[in-house]
Amino acid sequence: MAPARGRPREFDQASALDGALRIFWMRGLAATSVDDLAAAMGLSKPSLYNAFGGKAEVYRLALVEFVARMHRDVGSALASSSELVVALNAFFDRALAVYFEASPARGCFAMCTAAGEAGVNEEIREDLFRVMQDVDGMLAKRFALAQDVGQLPDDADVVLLGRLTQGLLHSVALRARAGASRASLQRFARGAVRLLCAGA
Amino acid sequence: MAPARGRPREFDQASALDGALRIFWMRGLAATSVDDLAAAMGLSKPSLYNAFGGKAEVYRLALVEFVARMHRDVGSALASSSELVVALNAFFDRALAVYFEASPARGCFAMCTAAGEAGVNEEIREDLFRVMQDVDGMLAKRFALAQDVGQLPDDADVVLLGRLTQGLLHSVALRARAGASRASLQRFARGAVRLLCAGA
DNA sequence: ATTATTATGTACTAATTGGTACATAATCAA
DNA sequence: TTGATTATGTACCAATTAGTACATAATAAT
Repeated sequence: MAPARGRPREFDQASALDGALRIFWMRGLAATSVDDLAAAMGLSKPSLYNAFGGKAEVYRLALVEFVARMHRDVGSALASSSELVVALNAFFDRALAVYFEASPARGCFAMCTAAGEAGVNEEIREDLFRVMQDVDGMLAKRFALAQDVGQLPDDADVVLLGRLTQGLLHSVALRARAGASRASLQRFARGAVRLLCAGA
Repeated sequence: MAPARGRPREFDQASALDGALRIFWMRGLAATSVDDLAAAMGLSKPSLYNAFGGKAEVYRLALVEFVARMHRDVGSALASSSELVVALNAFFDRALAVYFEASPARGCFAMCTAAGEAGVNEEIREDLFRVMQDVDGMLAKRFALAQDVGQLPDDADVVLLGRLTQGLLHSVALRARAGASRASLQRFARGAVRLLCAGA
């Protein structure tokens, strides 16, 4: 590692980012002041600027953190069963658990807060685009695997199925933040997964 | 009508709301200052407060305006053909035209900006929820119509199909704002519609 | 020990923010 | 004409905002 020159940092990077994620997830980037952000991260404003550069930079790091966490969680759910339907149901169960972690439900951090910022912040727009590509790829791979094992017709369009599945995830994320009940969204996901796995 | 007491308003309500919608669509509620909003609406700040109450109230009115406009547009697209596939394709074509109206593409005003605000503004959250219910209903009705005409199996779940179709719309809206190309989203929609109309 | 380097805390600033007081203007009702 | 009512524009305010200067503290290298 780096030998750590100068005075060492007194705050914990991980928990600071976690605090940033928490406040940004609720309020979004624009509605969060630097003062509130620093407080939520447990550090002073000068430390924030020194260590991260500014509010927008912290936001993007929080997004990276969220995506990494999500990728780990739902990725392992996708691999939790060789049966496509079971794996997809686990995938959505895991996502729902995250979306309903707090009250009121916050939905998906990326889709519900970054989409708004994407209107004025090009970097966040590109971040968001890459996240979607990543998820599309992950899901297409899972569908391709199912196809290899004969759980899907050979002429099924696994890329399209992947995109549609992420579409379902987008919808669940938005509906959760809009106040839909967790039960109704689980039913929605279950029904949709059934259709996706049946449809060629 | 009301006989119009007192000094008449000098601004046009419709064009003022249109200006508000334009700036909110790009920047969202939190990132738009009252000064910028008033300028975009073509009226002074005191007039804004007098006529509308405040920034959040204007935002909610802009949302109502957007939804009404959208409902008219995509609603007529849904009724444009007795053939389900054709009607749904027209539905998404119309939505895409709106999402890509400006550059960079703004996606759906409701989904891309109101979802973020829904984290802190309960009224907007409820507005958003009602919008989704409305669209779910509109689409379920269209699927039920197709079912009546024998274009869908009798045991097809038209409510689920409606929700899934709105889910597809959510995804297209978010992806447009994230920078996906219009062509790729049209292909996505076409492929998904094909699956939706085939799947029982 | 001294120095270079990096982090922290206090305290500040200049700019922007949301919101309003007040004088004035334009209409309707009498 | 007079008065009630509603809209407008100027100008302002108090509070919040983003961002930083500066003194100090804690480490590593010398």
